[in-house]
Amino acid sequence: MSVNKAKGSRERAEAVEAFRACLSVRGLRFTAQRQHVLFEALARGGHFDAERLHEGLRAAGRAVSLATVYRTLGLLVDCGLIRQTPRWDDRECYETLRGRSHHDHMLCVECRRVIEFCDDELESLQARICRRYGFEPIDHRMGIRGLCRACRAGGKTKDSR
Amino acid sequence: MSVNKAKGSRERAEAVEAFRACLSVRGLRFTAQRQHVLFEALARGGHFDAERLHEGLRAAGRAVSLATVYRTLGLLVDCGLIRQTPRWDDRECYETLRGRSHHDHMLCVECRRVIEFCDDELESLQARICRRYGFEPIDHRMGIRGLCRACRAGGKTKDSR
DNA sequence: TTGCCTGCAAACTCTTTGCATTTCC
DNA sequence: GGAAATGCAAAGAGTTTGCAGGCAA
Repeated sequence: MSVNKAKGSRERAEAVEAFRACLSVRGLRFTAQRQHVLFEALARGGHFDAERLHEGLRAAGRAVSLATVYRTLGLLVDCGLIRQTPRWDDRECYETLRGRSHHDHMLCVECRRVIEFCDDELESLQARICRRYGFEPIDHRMGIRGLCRACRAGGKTKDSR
Repeated sequence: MSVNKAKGSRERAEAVEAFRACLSVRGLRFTAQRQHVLFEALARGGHFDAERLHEGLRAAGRAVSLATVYRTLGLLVDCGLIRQTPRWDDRECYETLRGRSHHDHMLCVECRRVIEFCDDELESLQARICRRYGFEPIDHRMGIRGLCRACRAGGKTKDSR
């Protein structure tokens, strides 16, 4: 736990630095609220949406208004610290990047869990497909919906939803 | 034009048949409004959203309320006549299927045009990735954002948005 | 002090729903 | 005749925005 904490601290420090730099270039300020949103996003690490992050902040006693959460998420995306993930549902979802390489997602329709995966072949295949169409890729999103291992084992005869 | 029209007629007839059958199995009715929505969806062929389809119907003098459009789109998805495409923006998008095999999308961030592509390697790669994770795929969505050939040629020094 | 930031609430967009009425079988 | 479908309008979700006051630089 203390090791993770130490690791988290360094990560946070780096993220703060990047965020602060990105903001300052634009003449924007690094405020307490923006830091709270950043930290909460990092703490979640994986995937989250605005509402969930907002609740997390509130629970941690670092309440930030929902409006500011939205505004800050936009800034974090612009600064490349988080990115939007594919939308399966009706809300915008985000994930932290913190230096992780590109990856894609599998969504279990049963337990709603998101499994991340990374595949080099997929990356090179994308490049090949784009070349074929004269298309210059900026980014891509691959999302696979289905049943995860646990849910397949748990509910064999499942056909609901 | 007359050839396309004839071809369109047969396609429509088949789609009507499929829709009618699917509805009847559920004890639902094939109404004029539902037919209008179906035809308008087929006429658009490619990608559309509820609002656009609604406008098209209105322009064609076959006005159907937006609520009914939404309700009918749900039915068409259930019946497998259309499907949702990846959401890049903030609204649900659909496309007709009419027997076309699975395919994926490239979205030009400049002209907002959608290019469809189909790649067998991608399909088999998905299967392989899923097997690796014990994941049972239902469907997938691959979306590539970038610049299409035309926009690359048109605005070489483009860096906006 | 200056002007960016925040919180609040209201506005906005897209989608769904309740209800009275109409339509189909 | 009775269930199902429609249109309307209102409600809902998620997200954005205007504004008055607050706060960092």
